[in-house]
Amino acid sequence: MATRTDAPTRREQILKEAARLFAERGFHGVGVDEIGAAVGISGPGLYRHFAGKDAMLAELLVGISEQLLRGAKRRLAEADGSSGADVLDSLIEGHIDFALDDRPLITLHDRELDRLRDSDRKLVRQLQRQYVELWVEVVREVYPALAEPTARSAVHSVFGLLNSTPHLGRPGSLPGRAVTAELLHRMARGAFGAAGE
Amino acid sequence: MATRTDAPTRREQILKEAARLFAERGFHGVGVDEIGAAVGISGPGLYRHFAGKDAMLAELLVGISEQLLRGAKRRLAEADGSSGADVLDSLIEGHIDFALDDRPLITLHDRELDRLRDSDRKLVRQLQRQYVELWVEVVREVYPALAEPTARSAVHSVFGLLNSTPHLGRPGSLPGRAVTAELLHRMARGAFGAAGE
DNA sequence: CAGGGAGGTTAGCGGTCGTTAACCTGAAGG
DNA sequence: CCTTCAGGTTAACGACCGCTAACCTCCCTG
Repeated sequence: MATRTDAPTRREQILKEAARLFAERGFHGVGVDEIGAAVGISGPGLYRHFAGKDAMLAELLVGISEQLLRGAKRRLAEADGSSGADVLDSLIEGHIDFALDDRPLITLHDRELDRLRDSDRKLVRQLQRQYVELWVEVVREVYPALAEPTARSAVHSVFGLLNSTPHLGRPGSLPGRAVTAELLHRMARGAFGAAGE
Repeated sequence: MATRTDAPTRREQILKEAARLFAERGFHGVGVDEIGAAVGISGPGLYRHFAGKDAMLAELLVGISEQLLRGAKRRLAEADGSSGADVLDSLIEGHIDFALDDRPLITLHDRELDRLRDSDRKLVRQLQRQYVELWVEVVREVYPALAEPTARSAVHSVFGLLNSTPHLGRPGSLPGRAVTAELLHRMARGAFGAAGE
């Protein structure tokens, strides 16, 4: 898969702006006219690209969940043979990249899940669960003392830590992306270590 | 201040149910009729107790912020003379109690702030900021190597970790409140330690 | 150069929601 | 016993919102 160099399609523009607006004001707090205005067209014009407002949210949430899971699986495959600790580091790094680069999506991911149609919600939940279980396995390999429910709680808590990036102030006020990423990484490792000792 | 033993007032019932519903489906996703139904009256009946739907959210968010800050100040005063590490432990313990006992409020706290009137939002932001700064001071006392912006980021991240309780499954599926509290506490300390080393 | 589809537009419908108005009722107090 | 008032009720209004209908306008293509 080649790196994208083409201009973003209209669909992609819409999804990006919708994600930003949903994250800022909540799904029900944003009107289709606003989403349209954000990409320079009017509300009903969106229906040339999406079946409805719900469909935009569904595509966003399914997309995030798939992307996270795919990335984690890839890292797991690439790091095959490495130590468990290295694999865990790789997972943490991937999640941090996502949290820092797609902050609106991180916000949506755990906030608007209940606004989905039943089938979509089930799909997203399943993808999320797979992602969590993948982490749980790696964590338990590194910290064998952890029982499975404890490991799962620890994983959810570290997600909470890593997903705190939207609260760290506007992107400009951060001490620099690399520094922030490194801080989050150290803290995540420290949290797991304290859980598993 | 005596411990409450009286039955909850109607106002308190309403606030509690509104908090639960807002946390479940978002402020815009809940109608006044639903809130009324949750306490056994009909929608417009709520207006005998609150000026409007906004007023309920405002009272909830201001109340949480005040409660958090008041509790932290009390713990700081009570632990005067103790080591910094003990004070930090006390702060962590207080936040965990809140996160475990008032999960809907934790959810609202960082999710629906933007739905407030300007003046209310400023008030809540100010209270939140005071709470954070109080933590930052204690954290920097325990970990002097931490620069202030780094310490603030670390505090926000630990809040993310502690506030992950709503994602840990329904109250019944947790490994037990005390066990969960202890796990969260250890992880928070571990995260701060890793940030400040 | 016809024509057809992609991608817009505005007008408007139907439903929902917050809020108000008008009315009712039961219990407390003089 | 009459009044008052807290705390309800139902009806209805006005605004908003998601979505559809109907129409327009390029641009590509045979």
